[in-house]
Amino acid sequence: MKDLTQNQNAVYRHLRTAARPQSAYDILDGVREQGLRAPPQIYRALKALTDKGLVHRVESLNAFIACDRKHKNNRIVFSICDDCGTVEELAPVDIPPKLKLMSQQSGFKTRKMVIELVGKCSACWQA
Amino acid sequence: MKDLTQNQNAVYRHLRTAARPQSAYDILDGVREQGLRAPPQIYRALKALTDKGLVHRVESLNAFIACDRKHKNNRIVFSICDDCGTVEELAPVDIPPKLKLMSQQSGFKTRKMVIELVGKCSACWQA
DNA sequence: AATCAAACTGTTATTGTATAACATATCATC
DNA sequence: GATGATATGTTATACAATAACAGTTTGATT
Repeated sequence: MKDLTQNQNAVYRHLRTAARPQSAYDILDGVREQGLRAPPQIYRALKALTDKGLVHRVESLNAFIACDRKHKNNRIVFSICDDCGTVEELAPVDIPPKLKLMSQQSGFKTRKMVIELVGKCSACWQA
Repeated sequence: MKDLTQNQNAVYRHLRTAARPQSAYDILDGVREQGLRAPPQIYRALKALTDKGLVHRVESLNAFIACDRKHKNNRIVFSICDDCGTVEELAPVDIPPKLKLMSQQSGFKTRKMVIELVGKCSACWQA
């Protein structure tokens, strides 16, 4: 792809083709055939990819997903289905004004904001 | 306290007196003297406490903090300092309208929303 | 070209986080 | 007292992440 090492490429391709968020060990299993054998190789690739914004970590799941969008900002929003584990990345939103005010008053400097909506996707609550 | 088992009480008291978020194993160390010896005891107590809303899990840190507030809703907001690890719970905010619309359009039913602001607390960026 | 430092890669071993599975006990209700 | 539901304790294991070191490649500098 664009300026990635071999290992990063392998991990990125695996994530892009995966239907669901992948744990580091899921990824490891998925790229064994490309010659990656140990966790540090996966975690190093994931770090590089998340730094580039090509991959996001889903905190609630200890898992990772590929990202299509170009983020000018770091305001990531996920919806996470309790039942089936599907994660969608929604468009970034601004920090809510009330929240912005509160954090400013406490002197906090926000570098990034992560929003995770947990609930049921349409497929699951209709079933 | 209020309707808690002995183990839940021990864990809750530990969290309320802790200055920082505590990992499950931090808690285990802190309540050994009360007779708790194994991780499942801690995790079971934590599950009960989070279900009651007395404790929150900080997803970015794999750690837990006690909660004073009464939440009518499940719209938790944390600020997390990169440097010193301090976590503040800010007042709950509504789901941003743009976001609400987006998730509704995709048919997603939100049960709870977690917002984690990551950055630097006033003490740390002034230093 | 030879040298050296910096960055990248691979490997082993270990630490940290969480749960499965089973045993034992407690308590209410019939 | 038998039964079932809930709570508790214990062992062992699975899953997640990183430390520490060795070897390699790269690229700048002499």
